[in-house]
Amino acid sequence: MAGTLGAKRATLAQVAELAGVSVMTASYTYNRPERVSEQARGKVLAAAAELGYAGPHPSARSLRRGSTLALGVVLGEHLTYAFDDPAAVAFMAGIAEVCAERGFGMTILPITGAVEDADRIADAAVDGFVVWTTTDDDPTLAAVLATRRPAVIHGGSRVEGLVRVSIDNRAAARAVGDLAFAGSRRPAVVSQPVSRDRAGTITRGVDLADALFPVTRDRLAGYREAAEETGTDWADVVVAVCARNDVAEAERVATALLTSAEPPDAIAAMSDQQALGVLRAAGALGLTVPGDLAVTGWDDVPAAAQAGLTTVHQSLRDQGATCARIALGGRHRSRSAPWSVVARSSTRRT
Amino acid sequence: MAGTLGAKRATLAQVAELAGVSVMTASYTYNRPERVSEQARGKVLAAAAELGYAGPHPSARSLRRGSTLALGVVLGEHLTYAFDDPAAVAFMAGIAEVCAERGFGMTILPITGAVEDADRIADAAVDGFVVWTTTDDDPTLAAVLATRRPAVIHGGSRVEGLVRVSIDNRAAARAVGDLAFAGSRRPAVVSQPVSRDRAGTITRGVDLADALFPVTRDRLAGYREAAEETGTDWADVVVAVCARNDVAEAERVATALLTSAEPPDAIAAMSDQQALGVLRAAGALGLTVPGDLAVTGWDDVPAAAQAGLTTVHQSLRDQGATCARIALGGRHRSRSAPWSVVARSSTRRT
DNA sequence: CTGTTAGCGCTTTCAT
DNA sequence: ATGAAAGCGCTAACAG
Repeated sequence: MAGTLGAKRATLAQVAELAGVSVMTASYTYNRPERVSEQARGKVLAAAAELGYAGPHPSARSLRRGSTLALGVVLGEHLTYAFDDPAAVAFMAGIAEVCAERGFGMTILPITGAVEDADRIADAAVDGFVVWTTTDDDPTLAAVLATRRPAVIHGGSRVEGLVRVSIDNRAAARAVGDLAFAGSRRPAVVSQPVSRDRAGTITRGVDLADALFPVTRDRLAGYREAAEETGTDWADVVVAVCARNDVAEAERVATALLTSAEPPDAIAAMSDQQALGVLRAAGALGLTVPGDLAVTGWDDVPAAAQAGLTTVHQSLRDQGATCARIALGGRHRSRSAPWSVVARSSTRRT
Repeated sequence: MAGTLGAKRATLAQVAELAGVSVMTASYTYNRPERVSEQARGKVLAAAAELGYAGPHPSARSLRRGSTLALGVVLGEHLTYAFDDPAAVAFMAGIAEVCAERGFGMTILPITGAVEDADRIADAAVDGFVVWTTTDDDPTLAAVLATRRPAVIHGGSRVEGLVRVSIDNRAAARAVGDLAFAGSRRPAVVSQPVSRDRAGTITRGVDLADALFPVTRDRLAGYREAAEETGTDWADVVVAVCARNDVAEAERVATALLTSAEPPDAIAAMSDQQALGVLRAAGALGLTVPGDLAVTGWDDVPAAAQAGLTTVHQSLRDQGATCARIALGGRHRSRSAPWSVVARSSTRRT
């Protein structure tokens, strides 16, 4: 329960008293054992054992020390997302790697969408933050910024004062879009949310200026270029916006698209999860891939290779590690991360 | 970097001074806004803005408050394991769910195997701990216990003073082993580590008393019963111990087993990851499943269903949630979690 | 090697 | 509605 840390712990002063030494000797016993005589050390440890002293109080210590030895991780989405989404998991693993290497803990902060989220960020005992993709106007960003602690944002927004680590989403979308839409006459996009409220819609020629989610915006811009390259007007390209990044929703949306009056013959998705949902929908409808439908994903998670999915490869793990290193290490430059397109069997040969 | 939190932050006292109010008024402005006049509030906020005051210092606050609003998670393994292993991920997701619900952060502590691990556990600013499977003698357990904070251990060890959440591993192993070994004449086991150093060995009739890892020990005991049920002497059952819980190593080990002079016709593994490796090995050798080889896994991760793997189903997610609830909520009873055997196509019909 | 002094930054009394 | 005092538990900085 919440109060346990402060409950009836013995204090260093009590230990010192019982041991018959000064508080500092007791403190040294824990922090600088070499500066304490064998004898004093023994007395302190004995006293500690007798009182059930659990060691220096962590909060008191970090107050004194001025650092917490923990890195905060903020997911724009609900907390469990971190573990449910494979791309997020890879990103987290990269952060974890760096934290482990430096002896830092990694504190995942609970984001629920409620107003208190900001308070929790402010109150988190961490030395810096890594923030995972959000909208430009995410309240979370303001909260992180307000802490004035070093912070790195992944992917999304360009925020004054926050270092940013990301791939060039527009260029990558353009590149994978070229494959997705090659020889297509009716290209479509299955998109991640464009803004906080505009989910679950199917429209044509989405206005890019409307897209609050920068990652989505950049990718749409790339897909647009790719579509126009094939001679299709962006105003004719159907964009289906999913609320969540999961297989099931994408499958539903894709089924709707593919059974409509003018079914697309190519779908560029924004995640492998979504693309897998599209493939499933196509399979259920008896469509051949890439014959009837070309499909592309994003991230190159392990399942993408198994499914023969053409996709954008990026190492979210490396990006996570980079974010953590910057947040902990005080570098100050934003970095553009590497990416590549992996052509597999879900797209038409060009 | 480590020192940033304590760097040159403005303090509440400075803000109060600049605002021309007492420190308490400034404090109330942040914690009990309703007790402060509109005017005072305005002055404080203005002063804060001018000084770039980032809000109350988290460590100072939790020192005062006596709680940190964070739950510590200790993985007996290397930190990144938490994100690399699907079973661990499910477990973590359950913890995350409960933390989010209560507004707690979740701090994953870096375990590297070095001696400092214990210090980091002691020094972690968390109100309680959840520990993920280890050996009985894991130094990590002693460190957690020494903090005297509420702690829950998952799966493995029975430790005096730590609440334990687990399924009945012996019973479950017995049940799935019955399926694995049905009609088998040469049953074998692909095992997780038996003890800290005994990895990568292939032996017959492992002495259960040797097994320091309680989860492994219990499962071996169950498999033993199942093997003996079919009339096979435990001393004849080959047990291959893998160092790591991954597909690749299991595949290697299984290949060795299956190409030996007396290849097994049934393999009970200790995780789905391992079982998938075994299936891969069988496939590569042109063996039919379950005709030539019956295989069972453990955990029932999503990939198990896809592979038609007979396995033990348990909800690691629920178990994670239960652990977190106990660690945060002060319940005191160990709990036996539910499990079931899911019969699929990788075992012979009985 | 050991001890004294002086806070780290904040908030809980208990006044006013 | 506001404030003064006291101290949460610990350790850096200096003596001795």
